[in-house]
Amino acid sequence: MDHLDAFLTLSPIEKEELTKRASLKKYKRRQFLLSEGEVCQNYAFVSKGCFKTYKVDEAGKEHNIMFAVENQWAADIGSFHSEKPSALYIEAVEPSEVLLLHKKDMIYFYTHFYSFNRTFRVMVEDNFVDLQNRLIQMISTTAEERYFDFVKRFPDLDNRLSNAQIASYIGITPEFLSRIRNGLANRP
Amino acid sequence: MDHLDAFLTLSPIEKEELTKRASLKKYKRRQFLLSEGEVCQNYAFVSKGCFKTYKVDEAGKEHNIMFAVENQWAADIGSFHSEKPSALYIEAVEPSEVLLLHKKDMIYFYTHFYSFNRTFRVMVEDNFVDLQNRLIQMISTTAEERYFDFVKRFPDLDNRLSNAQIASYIGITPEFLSRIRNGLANRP
DNA sequence: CGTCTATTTGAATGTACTCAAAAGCGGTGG
DNA sequence: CCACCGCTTTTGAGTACATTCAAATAGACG
Repeated sequence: MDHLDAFLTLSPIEKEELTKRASLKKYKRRQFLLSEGEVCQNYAFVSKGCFKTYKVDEAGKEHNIMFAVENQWAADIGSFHSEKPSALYIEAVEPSEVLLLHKKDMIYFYTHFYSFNRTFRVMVEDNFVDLQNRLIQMISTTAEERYFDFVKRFPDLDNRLSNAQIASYIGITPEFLSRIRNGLANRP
Repeated sequence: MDHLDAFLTLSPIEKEELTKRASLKKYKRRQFLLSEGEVCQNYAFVSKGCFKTYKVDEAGKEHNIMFAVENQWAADIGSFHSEKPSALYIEAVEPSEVLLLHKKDMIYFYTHFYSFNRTFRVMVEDNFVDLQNRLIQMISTTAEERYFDFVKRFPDLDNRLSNAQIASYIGITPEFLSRIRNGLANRP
């Protein structure tokens, strides 16, 4: 439970409550935390490993929307709050461990602890701003700029993820990412 | 104040309170509701006209993030909640009228009316989901698909906005939008 | 009617994609 | 220990989608 400290500042009582209610779960590589069509029932706090959230388009291609590593949250916020089926998949990229906070427990915490309320509201807002920036970046920059920005923002992920995962996140093909990495020297 | 009914379901008492606190303001075409660097202090409910929210990139180009017409809200949600300077502009595209709800009044309503709380939380979440879908669309579809989707989703806006505004929203040049509109027949 | 802005069209160019094949790399089993 | 399998990355050639810049045309408004 120590990992949560990195994210939430909790009193001993709050922490005890949280420990009682959250459930630890392990995921193998490729295992799903959420599949398209399901309603997202949990916020998952990643204590070990890495998850990717992605959408599969009509052509069957995967598009990574975000990654969640240690001390970050994974959830389909839209589906969670609206209680409508998700259009997204959340899948373990590595063997991982998460703390699952079920909706009913979230409501419990929301109503009992002000700090909890605020923490999660801020998280949604931050996510919102990130998304907005990413959209603008997608519109206004080249693949190369996006990749260099990715490396700058997530140096750890650059080593940790495959070419294909990163390419999907920045919206290009793995082949083209390979060329970018090799200095675009060998451009066709 | 009648316009608000379209969006919020309010009791007579709530409506009265809202009327007392919200301030009506008119904007000329090209006038700014918010400029880059300012902290967003208001949620603006558009009762007449249309606003565009956009970001100016390093190259000086404008990128429309969203439009807000009658019965919709305009605000930089990120800046409003974080109280940090905005990176966005919100500008009247037409002569417009809005109801301004200042942050302090929002807090008043949040604490006094449950429905208000919920309404705005849902709005942020809906905005979030829309953004997510737009990002995916931007990555996975062609300019032509995006334009046709835009027309389908906002048939009114297609007539109401200039080529350049729509092009900026779907992330292409006005010239290319013109070609799309004319059936791509006269492709270079 | 003239001026200003928005739209259309053309030609050349750039960015990124597709498809295909070759090379690299990590693990597993003989 | 190395040979082979499966997967990822690299490289090449051809192509598609969209851009830039420039010029021509069309609309809107005083």
